Amino acid sequence: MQCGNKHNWRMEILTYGTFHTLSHIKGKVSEWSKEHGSGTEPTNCFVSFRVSQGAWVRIPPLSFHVSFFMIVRSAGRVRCFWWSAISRQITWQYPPLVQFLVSSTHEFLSPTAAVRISSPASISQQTADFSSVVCYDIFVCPATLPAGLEQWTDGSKLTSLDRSSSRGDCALWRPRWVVVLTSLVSVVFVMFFTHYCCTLMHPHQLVQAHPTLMPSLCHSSNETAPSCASPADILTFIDTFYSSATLETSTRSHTVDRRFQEKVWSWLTSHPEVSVGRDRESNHLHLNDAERLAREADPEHAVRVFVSRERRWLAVAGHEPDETKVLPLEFALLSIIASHKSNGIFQTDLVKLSGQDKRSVPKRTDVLQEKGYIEKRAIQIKSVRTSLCVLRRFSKSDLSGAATAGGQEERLIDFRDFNDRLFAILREYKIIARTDLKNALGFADPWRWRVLSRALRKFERIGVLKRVRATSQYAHDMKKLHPCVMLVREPTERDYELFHEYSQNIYTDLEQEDGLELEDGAGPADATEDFAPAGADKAVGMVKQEGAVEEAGRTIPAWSPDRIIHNQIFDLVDQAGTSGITNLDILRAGFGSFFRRPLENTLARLVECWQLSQPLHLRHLAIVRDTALEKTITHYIHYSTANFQKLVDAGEASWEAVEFVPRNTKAEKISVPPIDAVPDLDENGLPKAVPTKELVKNGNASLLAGILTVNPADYNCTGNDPMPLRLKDNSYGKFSPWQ
DNA sequence: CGGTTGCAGCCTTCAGAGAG
DNA sequence: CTCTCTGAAGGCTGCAACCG
Repeated sequence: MQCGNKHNWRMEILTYGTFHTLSHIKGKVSEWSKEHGSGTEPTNCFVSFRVSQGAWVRIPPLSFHVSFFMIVRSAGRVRCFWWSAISRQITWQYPPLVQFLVSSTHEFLSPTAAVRISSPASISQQTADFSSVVCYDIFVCPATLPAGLEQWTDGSKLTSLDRSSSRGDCALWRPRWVVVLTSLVSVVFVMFFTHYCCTLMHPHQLVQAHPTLMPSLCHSSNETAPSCASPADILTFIDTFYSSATLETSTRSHTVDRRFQEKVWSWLTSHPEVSVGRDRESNHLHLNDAERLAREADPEHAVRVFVSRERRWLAVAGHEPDETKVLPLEFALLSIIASHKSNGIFQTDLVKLSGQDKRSVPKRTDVLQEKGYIEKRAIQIKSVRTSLCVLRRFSKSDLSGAATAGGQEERLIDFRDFNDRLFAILREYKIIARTDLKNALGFADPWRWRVLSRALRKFERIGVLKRVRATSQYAHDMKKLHPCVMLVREPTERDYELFHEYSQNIYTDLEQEDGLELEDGAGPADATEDFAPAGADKAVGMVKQEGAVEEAGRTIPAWSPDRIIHNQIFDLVDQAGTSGITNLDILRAGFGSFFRRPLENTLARLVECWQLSQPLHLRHLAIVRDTALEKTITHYIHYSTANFQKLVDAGEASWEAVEFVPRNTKAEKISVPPIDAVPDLDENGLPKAVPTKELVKNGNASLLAGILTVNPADYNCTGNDPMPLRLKDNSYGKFSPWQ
């Protein structure tokens, strides 16, 4: 890399080590111009940026020809971005922003070749980190001005100064050409153009850079011949692009007349990667001729515009062709998705258009999303829960485009938007009546209400919110409880993922509650009441500390047929910690109300004499029952011994309160180990006193002896099972299936 | 020969519509 | 309200082709 040529722009002087304000750089440029005189052309140049502590970035001369650079300092972090049209490399430290910048170059097709960043709001939507970025609006670089150009896109007339600058004068930093608004502290936005910039882009570079035309070109609506477009299609693309650009920027408009269309056509056809007809055989055609041929020829031989494979990859995937990054079938899907631009495409339609196997398409779109090429958003249209796939470059926050395009906005729910609104409401109210929530979301109709109900239940299972019943703030005297939704905690990304993905655990029992939810107030809490005739118990167990809120949602019982019930009970009690757990809570959390009597019976046996229920060395697995008073109603609270010990240590409980007291003469005869009994253990932690008389051969038996004693009828030995080998002396030796 | 990829069959789940 | 049917999505699995 050469440098040091006296004609070079010593940009590095400007930027080494520190960041400069625009006025500072202007001053430096002015000094340089005085020293060297304007009009001198740099032969080599490079720029070094110090982008962060100890990191230098050097831009090779070639890729610097038409580039823009910017340094953004935001939230204490500094990043550098640059984009080079000639090397067609987008290099970034922060992909979304650069992607955004490139897709925001709406005016690349304009003769004035302005690069524009539309609004700070768009930036913050794209990059959360850059929410404080307020840099905008325009930097303009005069092209080798097209002949006949009389005015700029904003309607102002060209001046002689404009014309002279376009011939190479360094008018770059005039306010006319560079308008950069910087906020005072949060950002320094600096753009550098070399003198080469003043010669601006060759038309083909403009076309390359165009965010809309290339995908449009790459995917015409002609399904029989994808990746090509008719001349009429091209004109449609141009019209569409400029009409949408006008909508977005009401302050400026651009006249797309025939002359302009012809100009774009000439740019296109001179682009080396655009082929009109096969092998560029018709690139020489004027727009009029191409249109005439397209009209006259039969459909199979009509003039069509193709782009190269490389160009398609760049437009669609954003990088050079690389089938290790995007597999061929994935690229086919990506191409279709890209052709639908910001509207996106429903996955169901994607299956039809691609012709690929319906079971393979979801997997591929998932992969594409993982790789960052597309955005896949869960939506519900009519009865179908599916996904909307949008090329990442075109993704935006609202679905209005897709909804309108589909003409089914009344039957489309975007779950991301829905979740945002739902949690915004819950954050505001913390607890809200289900009917109010329904109205706030505008989900009054049965279909949406059903969707909302399911979503609430899903989120409840995830643990983000809770369905409860609460008294109204306007009815202090009336104790009527209303079904409500309460925010438990802020949802995380993982929670949203769980919400979107299918999960057996989450969906279990959802169907049991379907239908019940649709009638307000007929929730599962009412069902619980049916099984809990002892109203006293229910009140104790369900009232929360707020006093006015009851649990209304249903907890999935943790019962598993593969686990011993006593172990499950202990786990539930132990998990309750030092707060303890009541009969009813164990029932709800573990088994379901149908198991009430058996559970209470089992619990009573476990705790009646907890000092005996476990042998001394396993006493940490015992359950202690304490008695509590709620108003005038007594109820049991259970703790694991370890947790109860913590309470004792904290002076909040005493062992004497739970000590076993014999109530009858029979019980008096049992020898109960005292509370502070210490087990007599050997070095392995096993009790020294082994009750030998219950064991086979007094506890000194082989595995085989044990098996033979049990003699399981359904145990079949396989070749992989260890086998005891009977030795000659009738003892047993090492096992081996093959010996 | 093992890993990767694409495809197809079979299955379950979800959600809505419609009949009884 | 319940049941059945339908369409869509997607998980699991096995098979075949391809490649290094």
